[in-house]
Amino acid sequence: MSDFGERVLDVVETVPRGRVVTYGLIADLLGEGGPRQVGRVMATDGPAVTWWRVVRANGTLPPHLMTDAQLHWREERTPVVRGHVDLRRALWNPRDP
DNA sequence: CGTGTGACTGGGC
DNA sequence: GGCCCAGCCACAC
Repeated sequence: MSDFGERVLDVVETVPRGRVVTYGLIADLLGEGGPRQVGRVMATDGPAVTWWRVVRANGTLPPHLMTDAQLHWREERTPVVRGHVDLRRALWNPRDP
């Protein structure tokens, strides 16, 4: 696993229950790579972490993940509107807390 | 070394 | 909301 990959997973681990971050936000926070590199990390190592707390800029995930993700979102009381995460309420900025 | 690909994004219509 | 497109960059052929 690359150092970049470990830093991505570290950020994911800091996201609280019921909140989410976007691919682009993680890339900005790390100041390296980009959304696609973050996506590549999630594709290979996502299953090892709370992957459903990382979503696209519009609150969705690729189709094959939506079903499982929605179960987790419901269990965590993550703000969801019409099947996708309501980013205006659920987005968590790691710099804020 | 060129090309295609993908858990992406922002802009334009 | 949708579709298209350029930009993105590591990786596999």
